[in-house]
Amino acid sequence: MPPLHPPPSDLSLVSQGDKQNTDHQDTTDAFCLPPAPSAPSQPTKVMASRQRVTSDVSSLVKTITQQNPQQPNNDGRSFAEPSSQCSFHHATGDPAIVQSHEVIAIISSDEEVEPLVKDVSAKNHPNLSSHSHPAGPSAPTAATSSTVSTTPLSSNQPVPAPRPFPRQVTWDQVHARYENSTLQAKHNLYLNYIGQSPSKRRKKKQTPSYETTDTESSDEEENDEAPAIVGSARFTVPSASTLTSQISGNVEAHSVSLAFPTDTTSKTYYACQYPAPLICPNQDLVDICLKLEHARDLTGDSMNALAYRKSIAALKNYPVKISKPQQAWALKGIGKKTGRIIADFLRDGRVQDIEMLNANPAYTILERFYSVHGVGNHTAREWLSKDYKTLEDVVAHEKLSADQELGIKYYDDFLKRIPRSEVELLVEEFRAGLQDVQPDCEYTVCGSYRRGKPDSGDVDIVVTHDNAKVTQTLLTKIVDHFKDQGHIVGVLSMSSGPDNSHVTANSVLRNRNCQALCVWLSKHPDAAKIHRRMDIIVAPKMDYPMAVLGWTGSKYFERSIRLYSKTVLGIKMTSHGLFRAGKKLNVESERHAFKILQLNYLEPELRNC
DNA sequence: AGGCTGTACTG
DNA sequence: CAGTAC
DNA sequence: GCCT
DNA sequence: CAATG
DNA sequence: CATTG
Repeated sequence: MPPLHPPPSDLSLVSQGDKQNTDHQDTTDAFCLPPAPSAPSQPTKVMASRQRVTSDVSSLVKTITQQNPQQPNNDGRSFAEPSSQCSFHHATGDPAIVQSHEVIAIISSDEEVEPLVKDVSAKNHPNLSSHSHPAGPSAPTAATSSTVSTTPLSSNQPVPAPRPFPRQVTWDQVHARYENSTLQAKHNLYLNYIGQSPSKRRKKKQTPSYETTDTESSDEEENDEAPAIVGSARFTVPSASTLTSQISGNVEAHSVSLAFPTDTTSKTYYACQYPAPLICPNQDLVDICLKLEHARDLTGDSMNALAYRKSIAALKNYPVKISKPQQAWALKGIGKKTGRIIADFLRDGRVQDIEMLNANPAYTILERFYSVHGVGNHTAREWLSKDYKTLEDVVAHEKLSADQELGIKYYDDFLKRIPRSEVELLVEEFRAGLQDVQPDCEYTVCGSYRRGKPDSGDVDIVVTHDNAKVTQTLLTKIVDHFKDQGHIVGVLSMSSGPDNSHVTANSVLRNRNCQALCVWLSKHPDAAKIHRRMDIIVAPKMDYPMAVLGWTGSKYFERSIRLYSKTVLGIKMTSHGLFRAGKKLNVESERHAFKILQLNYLEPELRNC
């Protein structure tokens, strides 16, 4: 099972057949294309294969995950050894930010949760726990299939329970959080206090007094009141001067005091309601989930990836360091799987899932393909299934789309992060050129730069101008200008301009803002001679606030706030505006948008969920 | 069981 | 329309 | 994968 | 969550 | 009140 032998070759497009047998073979299968369960044949048609792909993958993933559990923990453990240095904490970089972000916790939760754990590990169902943890060294080999026999104590267990949980922390331990209701109640209290209400509890009634007070009637316009406020915490944000784009001009908070909306009856919570700092106290756990999320993206299981993203959001919203598994388990968005992974990590500092990924050559290859601009998980898996190992292989045999060509041409450059200082330098070049093209423009550097990241993968600039006529043609002018200047050396994709509209009369409504995804080369002497991704967006003045909000991210923040907007308020949110019943709402500013949405304003630096 | 953001460009 | 990107 |  | 046991 | 879909 370790890696090697099974190069993906055998399970190319055609080889579907019996996944059942093969699958248990190794996880690399998960990354390969389709063991099409049903229709084998025709590798020929691209299209045909495509359709099959998605469905197959999901099923594949499913089967794999199912069988995974069946494997006893031991073996996974053993082969994980090679990559002992389990590299979870990749460089978070930028100490400045790390240290500056500090959380003033409201409660010291540790003690309260404490005792519960000990009891659990010590006594509960010794058989399971014992066999799981220390087993690693002793039970290396592949006895896996015969799980039952190996562990005498648990022998009774397997029969009725079809799938024992594979990882180190046993299901019994998971259940432990439900024992000792006293402690649990305290913990819930704590969660309540900071706004993470512990789902369960009463479902109906429970009309807290505060709910009735202000709310409801005044829901429209002003009334910045979000739901009732029960608790609050303070996040100290990285120093304003450094993180705030001078250009965009706004923002200055050093320390933001945030009130958390806390309605214990509300069924869902949305990440957009809570501050999510760049670096959080549980960054190590976040990094683990990030890796898993990425892995799910590669296999095309986007909803799965989303779940991990939700876990990340939950962790980021949690203001104190997690030292006990039940702290994590109690969070919404962290369930069985993620909870166990976290428990594993807390217990012995490593996670089997991660180490399996790291040891999996297919994963590495897939990641290489996937990181080419224009190559998504679908194409990446297809290439992998064709046994390509390197980009050279791909170039030799595949015909690429225009943006993929560029993506490969600048592959190395695009992978390099852009430090803030260089972003500012590029933006200055842009500003100067923009001035020539069109004076009196306004613009904001969005993206991760605006959210305060120490470095960015690209530069996002949203431009506007008071005159709608101007914005209509501005993008083309800008791009042409910088092409002439030699700054833009390639265009990955670009809005077709204001023309189109060959369709019906509604053309007026359409085609609001335009985008150009470009390759930018700085001519500044100080700049590294690295090609950078620069996204230029032009929006009419009316849409500007929403465009800025929409292009600032993070990606999950956008998903969250749009979902919230839709399901809670019935408002459709896009980067062109807010729409209620098809009518566009007037939005004056970013803050105004938050207000309309009845959300506490979050500085861009706190939208890093 | 059903849902998970919403839009735009490319081929 | 599927795939990719933001 | 997780929540409702 | 709603529906079911 | 727990399990199920």
